[in-house]
Amino acid sequence: MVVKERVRPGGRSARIQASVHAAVDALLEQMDRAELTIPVIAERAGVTPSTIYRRWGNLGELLSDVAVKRLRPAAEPADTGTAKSDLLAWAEQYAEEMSSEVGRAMIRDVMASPTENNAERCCGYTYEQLQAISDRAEARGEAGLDVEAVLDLVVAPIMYRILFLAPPDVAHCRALVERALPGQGQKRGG
Amino acid sequence: MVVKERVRPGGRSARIQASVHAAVDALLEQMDRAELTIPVIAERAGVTPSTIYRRWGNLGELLSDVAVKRLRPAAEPADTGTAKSDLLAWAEQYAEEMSSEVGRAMIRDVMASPTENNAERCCGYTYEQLQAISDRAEARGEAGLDVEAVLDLVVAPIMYRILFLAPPDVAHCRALVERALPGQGQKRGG
DNA sequence: GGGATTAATGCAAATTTTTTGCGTTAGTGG
DNA sequence: CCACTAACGCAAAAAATTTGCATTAATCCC
Repeated sequence: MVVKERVRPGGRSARIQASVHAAVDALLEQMDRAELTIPVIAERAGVTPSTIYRRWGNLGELLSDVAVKRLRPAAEPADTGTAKSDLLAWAEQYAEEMSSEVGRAMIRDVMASPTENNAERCCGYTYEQLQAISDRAEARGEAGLDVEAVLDLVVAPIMYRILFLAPPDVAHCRALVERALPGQGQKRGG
Repeated sequence: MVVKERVRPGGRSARIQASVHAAVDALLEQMDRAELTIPVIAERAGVTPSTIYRRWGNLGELLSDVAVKRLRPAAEPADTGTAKSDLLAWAEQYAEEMSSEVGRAMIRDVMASPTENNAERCCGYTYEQLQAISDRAEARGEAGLDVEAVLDLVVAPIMYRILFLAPPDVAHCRALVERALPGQGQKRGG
């Protein structure tokens, strides 16, 4: 079931993995995920179902893999001038992306697999993004971020509310950031 | 798929639902959840598989229902004297229960169903527990809790770390509570 | 490079799960 | 007590999953 660091990751395996992932991506835009099955994916990918069963085990593991791949951030966090405004911009975008139906579905998929550590990888991406904001702040001469604290104070509440309560609005994101970085970098470092 | 508030909730339906739930509870202690299937549950419950398929749709929905039922707190939060120590005791127990393998599995199950709002219900239980601590505090003459703030500052970080990072230890729970209720009710209200 | 080795795939049969049509049972309302 | 109908049981059909074996193609070693 371990897809990464396979024993024989050469050409064919990688090609099939890419083909299957692409098939899932394409099919998720055409049909409801309730009617997405492994035979359907296999046909679209030009692969035998048994190949998918042997490599991923079941649909959940496959969707988990696809989701964690899609959750990887494409770019660095936007540079808005200060650590606080960077964090605010990042948090707002993060909340919006994760609140969407596809976002929630991806989170569910990532967490669905008990064996894989996809959830940890997903959090790792977040950690890297926050670290990037912190590093950039220090390069400017600002104070860096306590990334662990930001996880607790900003990221965790956003995720919790999306999953268990209701998607946080922009005002709430702002309040979370304000609590994490009280009175810091207000328009111009006071 | 809507199990609650059915059109005809009388004797038989309730009996079958209880039987199926009991079967799932019993089987989860005997076998790994990977080998738990609807036909197995049906046989144990003395019911036809098609009945389960028609009422719950699939295994995920059924497990979600069972999990949210098991996640309902059995008792009031312990009364330890002050709101802060109550909250700390509650948070430690919550973290420990949810960190366990069965706890994590239940959370996954609850979140797995896209249609049901089991996750919201689960959070509702937490809200009630926190509200009970708050009410008791006010009855004592203490200040009550800002439950929303506690959700953000204590519950959300615990859940986030369990799901995406690593289970929080007792010290971290204490730090979260300290951040939520700074310098309040320290052994004797200063 | 070239051949031996073997992980990974394709194929098809066997198994298991899921769906579906229809008769029966048992709550529900009059 | 009777009519009505939601929910169930049963069995056949359809679909998905597993599994054994032959084939393909990376990887390793020379």
